[in-house]
Amino acid sequence: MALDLKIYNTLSRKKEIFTPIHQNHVGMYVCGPTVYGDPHLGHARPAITFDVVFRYLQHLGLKVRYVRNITDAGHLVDDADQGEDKIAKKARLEKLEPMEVVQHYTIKYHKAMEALNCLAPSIEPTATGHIIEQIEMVKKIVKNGYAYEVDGSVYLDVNKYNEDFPYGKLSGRNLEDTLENTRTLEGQNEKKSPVDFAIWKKATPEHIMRWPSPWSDGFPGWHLECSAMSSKYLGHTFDIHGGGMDLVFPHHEAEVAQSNACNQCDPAKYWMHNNMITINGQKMGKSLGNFINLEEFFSGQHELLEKDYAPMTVRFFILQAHYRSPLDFSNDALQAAEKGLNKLFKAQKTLAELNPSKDSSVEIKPIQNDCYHAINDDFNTPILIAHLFEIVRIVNSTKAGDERLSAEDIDVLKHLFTTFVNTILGLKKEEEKNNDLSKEMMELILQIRSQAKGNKDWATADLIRDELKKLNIEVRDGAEGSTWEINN
RNA sequence: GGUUUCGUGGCCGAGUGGCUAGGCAGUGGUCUGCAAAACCAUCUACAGCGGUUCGAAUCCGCUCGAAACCUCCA
Repeated sequence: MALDLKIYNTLSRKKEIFTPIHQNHVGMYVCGPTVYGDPHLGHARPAITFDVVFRYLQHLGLKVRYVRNITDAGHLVDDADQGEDKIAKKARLEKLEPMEVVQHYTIKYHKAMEALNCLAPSIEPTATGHIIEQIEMVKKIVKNGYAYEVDGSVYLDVNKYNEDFPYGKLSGRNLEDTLENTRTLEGQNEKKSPVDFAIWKKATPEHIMRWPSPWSDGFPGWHLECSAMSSKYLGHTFDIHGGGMDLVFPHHEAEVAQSNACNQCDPAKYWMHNNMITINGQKMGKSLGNFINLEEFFSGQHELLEKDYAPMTVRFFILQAHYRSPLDFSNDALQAAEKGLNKLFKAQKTLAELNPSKDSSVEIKPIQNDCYHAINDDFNTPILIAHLFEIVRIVNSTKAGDERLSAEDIDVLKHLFTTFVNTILGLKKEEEKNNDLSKEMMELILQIRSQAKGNKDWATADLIRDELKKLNIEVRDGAEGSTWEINN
């Protein structure tokens, strides 16, 4: 099956034509959140990026199995010398009832994703639900001779592995450089080499989350869950592996090593990595303490936020940048996105009410091709959006009488809008809250105003308009009477 | 220090050898009782210095600046 879709593959550092391994089927694995904190803007980016990938592949008629994990084990490491801040307290609470914390933040994550209109993945496996699979994988890697046990912990022997497989091919490192630049950390003297990484770790007495294994009561290594779960649900080699750029090394590099050490093949054919969201030019992240929760965005309750931003504004803001470019947060940018999105939605409404002409004064076909060309070029959503604004201009010009559109072309544009804006980009207009009664009341008010206008009673007409404006209801006088709209 | 990436107009953000990206903001106009919206027109650019080329924001080199990774992180 020949697709026109090109995807930038981190493995080759090039755009490649996308060809599914199995005809008409696509397996996609994306690294999900570690559920020990509120979902923030940084989580929104990969979720939205790969949501668009998921949506577009489905639009192309492919059957996609989209797996996104929930990491609920492996992050309970002690940090020495922590102060009595909220985060430290929260960490202590996690230790008391880890699954309670997991449940709490998993629900919050799901709620935020739903608000952002991200489709649920096909499968959402958890690390704790796949301990057996992970132990089996460790066994196999040990049996294949690429791992060794020291005092109940099992480490992947990177030097041994590197004799048979190139270690570092995903992140573009070679082993010598990595060796030179790996910092020596406390508690790593068990390892043969600093580049080795744990695939099973013996639990210290205070470590609550632990499982029995042939080596010790312990827990799986940080990188193993993704390898175990992706191969279980998608096979030894699947089509697309996604995640944030910060995961390329060591996380994804380790996954490549684990898969090869276990199954003698790479886990994925195409590796896609989204760039980071920055705040004042710096990565937005938990460790830096400069992140803004999604809930805070939606409510406007954060010192850095000038106002609240609707989930769709956040989504559009993210889609206006290419997923491989860094994106800097600012109120100005968010507000620009908000206005732009509004314009897009307004045009969609205008399009639905357009009066067709006998023929069209503009050609529609090229725009349709441009839209597909943009999304096919490594999911270039900013270019796609630029083309959609070209349609906005045509629609508004037609409404203003400067262009003409045939009924047929109007239908094409309607379909184009629905396909790209709603289905592929996943942008949906917030439900209008007003009910039939308030609609009828509005009609009545506008009727009275229209009468006042007929009598040239501008004072009354303006009073009605100004007072409604205070209620965030905007009245616009057009050639064919007045329209109204609720602004949020 | 090593690896990688990047520096675009007032702001955000595409493009990557010759052709207007787009959004937001600004200015002038059309429309309107006045507005708003919309439309038309229009102003601010490719970090700096060299080189390659008929031609460079785009390729190469250097300088300056920034970021990510190298340690859990989307």
